[in-house]
Amino acid sequence: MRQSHLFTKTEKSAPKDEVALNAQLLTRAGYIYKNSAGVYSFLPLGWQVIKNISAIAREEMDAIGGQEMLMSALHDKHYLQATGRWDVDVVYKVIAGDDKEPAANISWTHEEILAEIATKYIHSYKDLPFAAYQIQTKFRHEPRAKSGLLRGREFLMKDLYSFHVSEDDLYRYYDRVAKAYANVFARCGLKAYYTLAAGGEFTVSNTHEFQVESPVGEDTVYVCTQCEYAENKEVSKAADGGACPKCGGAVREIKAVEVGNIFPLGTKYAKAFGLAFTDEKGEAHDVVMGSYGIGISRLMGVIVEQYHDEKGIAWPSAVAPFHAHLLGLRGGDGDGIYATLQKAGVKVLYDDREATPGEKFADADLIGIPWRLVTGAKTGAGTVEIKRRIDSESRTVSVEEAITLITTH
RNA sequence: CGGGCUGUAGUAUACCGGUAGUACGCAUGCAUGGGGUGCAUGUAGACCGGGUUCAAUUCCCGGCAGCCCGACCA
Repeated sequence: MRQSHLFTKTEKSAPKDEVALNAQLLTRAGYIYKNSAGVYSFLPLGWQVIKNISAIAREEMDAIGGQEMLMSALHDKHYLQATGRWDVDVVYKVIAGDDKEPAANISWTHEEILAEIATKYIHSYKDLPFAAYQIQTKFRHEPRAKSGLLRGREFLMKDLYSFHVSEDDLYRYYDRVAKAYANVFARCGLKAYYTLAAGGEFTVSNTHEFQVESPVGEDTVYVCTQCEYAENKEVSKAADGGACPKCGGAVREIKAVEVGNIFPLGTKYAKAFGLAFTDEKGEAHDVVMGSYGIGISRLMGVIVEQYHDEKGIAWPSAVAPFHAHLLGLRGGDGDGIYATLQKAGVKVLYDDREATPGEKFADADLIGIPWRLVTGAKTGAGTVEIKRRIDSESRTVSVEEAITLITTH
């Protein structure tokens, strides 16, 4: 893409109403726009990142048999009334026209919706198990939206729901989802702790969260320095500096951001909607459900919190909006190299703007595309200066060599 | 939802009870051309409502909005 065609621009100063680093950098670089507290629009660059994260989530969900779908966002009140969740305080209720009372709510989660849908198709043990997911906007009236993309009132979520004949079968799938989730976070460049936690509104039993260590995190988690033990402070009996209950190693207290969670739901939702199946002996049973969520837009914020320096963002290549940022300086062959890169299939942002070199360098650092290519009076024909965003030294190579570097790293 | 802070050009900010200044941006021109380049000219502003006052952007009250701390957070 030609940068001169990008309708967004970068800003030198951070908006005064954003303190969170992820919101400051993403706003300055033109990835997001804040429409109101906790509500952001994703601009062209930001949407590219969202699509990349979504693609990773899709691949991993498909790999464990998840069937992608898209559920409604407007929910008649009978759904939440069926499970006693109509009066949960973060639900946005909708009043239509001259109505006095809300008769619907906008989507905050979809257990009820999919449970009801499943009643039409699931009748036999032969129909189970199955799992379906979507990537969709969730609305939750957070009393206090904060930290940029980390706690919003409107956000993108990948939510997966699974349906089983038994608790045993549910837990087998639960473990598969946990592995798939670990893959998603690893591919996004994040180290996520698989953390035992309390379930809150969704379930009575304990659940698991994926927690990424960060000073801006809202959760306190105890992790073992030697094994994989991790527990949320809300359920843990461990203590900072104490012994790990699993291996005896030292336990460390960390601040962390929850990027995903998985819940065994039991039969609560199946009972509410009459979702049952007949087993081999002809006996009826309630379907056992699980639900699993990843905050796609929150993930974008967390990645920025982890991958940045004083000059701007430094995206991991798996989620970067482009792989290469070509800066066309005077005396170089910007148009020619841009065409060559495109032909080679390199996702490239080409800075063809009438701007000073300093401005282009500063913008490249702020936007944070993994590879920076420069063509100008100092580079000879068929060569470019190449540098990774995370490196400080550049070198000059042939365009072909640059393409090889970009496509293999 | 409790507590605190803040609302001034597009952005970031300054001053002031007598109608506002700077920087960046944007526009035009000239110069410049490897780390937000220089000069000139131009452009553009007091959140809303009420009160006090001869006079309010400034002080007071209310609203709205934003941020921070706490509570909450499926």
